[in-house]
Amino acid sequence: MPARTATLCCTPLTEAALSAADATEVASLLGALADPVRLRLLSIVAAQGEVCGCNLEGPLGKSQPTVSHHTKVLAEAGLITSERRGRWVWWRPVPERLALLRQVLGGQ
Amino acid sequence: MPARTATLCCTPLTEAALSAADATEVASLLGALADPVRLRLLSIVAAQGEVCGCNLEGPLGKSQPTVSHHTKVLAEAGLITSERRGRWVWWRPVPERLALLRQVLGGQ
DNA sequence: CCGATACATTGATGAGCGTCGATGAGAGCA
DNA sequence: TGCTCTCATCGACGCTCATCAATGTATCGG
Repeated sequence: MPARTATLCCTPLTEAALSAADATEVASLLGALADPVRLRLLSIVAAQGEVCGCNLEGPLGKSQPTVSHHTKVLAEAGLITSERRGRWVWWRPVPERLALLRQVLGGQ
Repeated sequence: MPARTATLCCTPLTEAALSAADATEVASLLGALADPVRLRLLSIVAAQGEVCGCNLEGPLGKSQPTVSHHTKVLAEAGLITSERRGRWVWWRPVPERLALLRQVLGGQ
């Protein structure tokens, strides 16, 4: 859960050409979202506000290792955060991270 | 240039869980952007407003077939449009497409 | 026509990724 | 201490994708 230092760049890509470095950083963030399973995972977590990992396998229809893999990718991208409670891991969204993406994509 | 029927879904993924079908559609759109070269390509086109294809190879530092490949991917995603003028192909951004993405990502 | 230029397509190659079974690491309970 | 449950990691498989050389297609100038 290395929170990804991630100041991210960012002038919107509609205003000026991205540098190669910025483009790589933004691309990796977008890549974390460019997967149907991870999009549904994030939407479930964001809609609920807080979700136990044990309640993800079912809705996603994926194996436990696969779900664990996707949560890891989203967490490393800074889009969700984890908190351990006993045997369970609870996941919460990081709205600022999505807002940052919208800004890069030309948000005002 | 099959303009991608693409009404796209879209309730923001922060409000309700995405369906599998919607997630796949959004993921493919995000996938078109989740590449450093395509991000820079789009940023160049968006910043200029209109760019000749012959002026892309240089700034991107990629071979002609590679650039052609990326423009095709972005065009099929509906993010840019092409117009032929003599021997040249001019590329223009499709801002509504980016706006749609921002909306799915939780834009107001 | 003929050569040159801009772009698209093809085919091949190498890297990366999604998936899952098997296994490991921790936490709780009896 | 054992057993169970949740989650993370590992290893392997199959598929997709980015890249480029070679080739094809279309346009313009002479």
